[in-house]
Amino acid sequence: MTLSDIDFPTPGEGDDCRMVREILDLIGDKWTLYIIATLKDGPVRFNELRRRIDGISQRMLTINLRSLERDGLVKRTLFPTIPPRVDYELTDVGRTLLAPVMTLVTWANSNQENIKGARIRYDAS
Amino acid sequence: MTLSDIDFPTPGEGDDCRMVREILDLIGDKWTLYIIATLKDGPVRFNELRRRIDGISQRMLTINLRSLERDGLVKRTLFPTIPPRVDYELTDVGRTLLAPVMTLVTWANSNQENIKGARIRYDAS
DNA sequence: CAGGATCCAAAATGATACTG
DNA sequence: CAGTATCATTTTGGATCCTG
Repeated sequence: MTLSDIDFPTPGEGDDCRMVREILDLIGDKWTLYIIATLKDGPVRFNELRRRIDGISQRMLTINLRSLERDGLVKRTLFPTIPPRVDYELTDVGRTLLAPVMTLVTWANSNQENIKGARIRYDAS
Repeated sequence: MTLSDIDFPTPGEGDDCRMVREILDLIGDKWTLYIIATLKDGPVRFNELRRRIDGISQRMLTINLRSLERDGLVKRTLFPTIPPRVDYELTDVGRTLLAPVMTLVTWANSNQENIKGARIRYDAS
């Protein structure tokens, strides 16, 4: 399979064509990848997620979790105790996203020196 | 290879750890993926790119091409004629990004109905 | 504990006009 | 043709305070 086989939809051509872009946006934001990575081994509670994802605000964690839940990638489980407890975990669909994301992360890891060098050369001229 | 093998760097831990995030940001913006996809078959001129990528503004095309050039993923070739002609094409490194991107796009394509349904169900409640 | 609500700063994008 | 410059708008993220 070559890249020529891919039908890259162009933006602004209707809902169907926007979907791929939307899904890529999903993982393109600042925190989603970290959330998915943090959930890879099983359920994690809200504040535990907050602690493990360094630098994320309560607000952004909530917003991103809601978005992932809406897209069916994360499942939210509320235990109506006092104080309340909420577990977040990847759904089966959410788990299938791990592999594609991994290939990108792997590429990023193996090309970072490359890119760092290119930037230095570019900035020098 | 499982996702557990991946070392997801956390943000705010220094330059090295930011790199993967930066590289993912690279393709996470609104247009870069379309630019890369449009360049997959060879050199394309500036205004031809603009025509092929529906909805992109001249400004954003320029900015994103500069960024890709700085990162060594795209090569810019100026022909000093009048009027000037500028060709853009993927570098060898840029071309290696096609495969990882493809796996994500493939995932997005095969899960869009899934996600669309999840959204409808979520919004209904 | 797990958030919702509000306000504000910053970043990304868009629109428009101009130029070698 | 291939940009640059400027301004306006939209989107995104962070800080802070409040609550069942």
